[in-house]
Amino acid sequence: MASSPAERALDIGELTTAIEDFNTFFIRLPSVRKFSFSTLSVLHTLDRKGPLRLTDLTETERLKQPALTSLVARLERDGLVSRRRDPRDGRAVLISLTRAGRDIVASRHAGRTAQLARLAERLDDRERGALAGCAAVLARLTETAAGAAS
Amino acid sequence: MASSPAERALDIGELTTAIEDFNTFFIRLPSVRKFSFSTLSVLHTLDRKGPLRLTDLTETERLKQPALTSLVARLERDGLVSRRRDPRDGRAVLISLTRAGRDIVASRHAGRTAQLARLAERLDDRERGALAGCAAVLARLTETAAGAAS
DNA sequence: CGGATGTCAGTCGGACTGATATAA
DNA sequence: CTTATATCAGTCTGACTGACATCC
Repeated sequence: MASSPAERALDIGELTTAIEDFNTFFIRLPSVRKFSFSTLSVLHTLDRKGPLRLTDLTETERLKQPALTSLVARLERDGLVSRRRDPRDGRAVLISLTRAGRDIVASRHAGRTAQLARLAERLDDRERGALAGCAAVLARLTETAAGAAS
Repeated sequence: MASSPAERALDIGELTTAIEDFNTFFIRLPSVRKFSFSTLSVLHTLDRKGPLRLTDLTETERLKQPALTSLVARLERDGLVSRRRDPRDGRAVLISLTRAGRDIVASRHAGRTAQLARLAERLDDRERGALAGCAAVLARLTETAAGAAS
């Protein structure tokens, strides 16, 4: 059982450090155009969670309503999102990604994937096996976190 | 072989997505004091890589020299870093974390660890085993990335 | 002198607080 | 009327470019 996934004890502090350090290069992909952290985060959120209202974004992003109003206005001006009134609530606005907005998220995803693929080439089979398990368990953690938040 | 770590094929795109989504909650820990992304990144870098010069920081951070001059000045004013001339090079300045600076990094690390520990409680043994393997392999990837950068 | 390191000056985007219009 | 949603107005932090002082 030398390759059992339980061969190492789970040290959460060590895992936290590993992810923190991993993120120092994973996050900082050179953007082709110069988008701010806030901008990219909003685009990512819209890509994953579909059309959202401004108030929905104030919960996931760390920005207040006025900042989102102006950020979304800039994104709309640049053709990355579209806005329409919520048919169910005349006060609210539904914001969605346009094709161009989705392309930016997809392109950054592709960049990260390429970067990871290049790095993964240097791992041995056993390490690649462990990495394959990571995706599923990280997704489970994310799911759990989302459930706990509500 | 149901618990073999190689039971799933390694899908890099899926892994990238998993990490991207995981980071949406992992990164955005509520800061006690309101530190910017740049500030926290500089503190983290100094914590990991010891005393550095401003030019070293321009390579790891995504800021230009003048922005770092003023950021470091603010950090020094707030007692989070200290500056001294490089004895080997009269032009350069060596920046190190103070005790208070290290405490902030440690406290955020502790917060993330607590958050992950709480989430990991809800996993089953098999998932926790996979998670234990993640730390080592992510650390290997980081190491590989650092080597490739030079 | 030429190249590297850091700082100063001036400008500007982008986030905050507080106040306001409109719809539920 | 009160609450929720979004926006407007004004202020201020913090990053950029360009110029500059200092040391190798």
